[in-house]
Amino acid sequence: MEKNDDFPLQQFLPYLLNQAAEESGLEFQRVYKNRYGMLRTEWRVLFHLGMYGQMTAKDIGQRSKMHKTKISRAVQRLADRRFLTRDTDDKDRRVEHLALTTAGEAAYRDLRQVAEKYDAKLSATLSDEENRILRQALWKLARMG
Amino acid sequence: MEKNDDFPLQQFLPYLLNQAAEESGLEFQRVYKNRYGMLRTEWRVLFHLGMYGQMTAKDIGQRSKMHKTKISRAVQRLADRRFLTRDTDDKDRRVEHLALTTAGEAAYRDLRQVAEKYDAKLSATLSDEENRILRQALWKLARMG
DNA sequence: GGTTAATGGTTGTTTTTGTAACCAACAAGG
DNA sequence: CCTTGTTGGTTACAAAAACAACCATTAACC
Repeated sequence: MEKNDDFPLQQFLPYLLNQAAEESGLEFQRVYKNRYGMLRTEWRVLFHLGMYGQMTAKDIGQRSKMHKTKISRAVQRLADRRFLTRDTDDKDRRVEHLALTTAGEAAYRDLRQVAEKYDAKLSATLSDEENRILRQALWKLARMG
Repeated sequence: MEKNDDFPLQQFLPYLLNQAAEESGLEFQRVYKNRYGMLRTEWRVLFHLGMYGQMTAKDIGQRSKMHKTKISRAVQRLADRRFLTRDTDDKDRRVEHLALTTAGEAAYRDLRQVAEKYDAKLSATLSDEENRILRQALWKLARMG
């Protein structure tokens, strides 16, 4: 531990982003995990359905950019625990319409509230300018692909 | 897909951060994976040793906040492929001093260069202000724990 | 010195993820 | 209709991460 020929790993965006994402995700994770036994993919699916109402797995995929296998498995687990129902489309029997159950709605409202509070808490550690620019920059990076 | 009672998932920081991190990590990942068969944990260890010279696994853990089992396994794999050497401390035989081999140094320099270029590329999609504020805000978030 | 605790690191086992192959339903063209 | 190609979604298997228990060594304290 001596040389440090000064590559700023701390400034390398993918690294920094990962650290920030990991750190900032932890507290929220504890909630959806401990309170509902959910995985990251699962709260995301839950939120999509909670926000947009009935959707198909494909719709969720397009909005979230999650891979379809992740969605498939998240949907399965959520259905097993009765957080959502799957309803085969009449015209196209490949398609399933997903919708939250009452329990699913309740979990969504609860977690959404937690998310809002938590987001506010994170935002509070930053200035208004930082908040604005940060989100804007992240948004650009997120859809850089 | 109808209601959208307006929770801004797209603005929820942990979500946004994850998407940006995932997206921005992909291209660099392809390089260290295809070129050296490395995992995320492995390039990180490699970079720490490349930047700071000889370190112990514990040192790396403190700097990177990676869990010790991840480091242990990354070190093993890097040692297997002769990217680093492990040298037991004389005074405390629990401790191992890790250092890059010539091949490790070469891989480090190569990947570091890729990282720099890639970072520049990412930065180029953002304004100066965005770059500055983004990194500053991420840094704050990363060490919020 | 001997016992107990702490430390640096490793290993085993279980969860999650990634990748690709797969299936059933539908669509298009002849 | 029949063949070929797509599409929505699932499954099987390999790769990776998480968690906890574990070893060996050193430190602390009586």
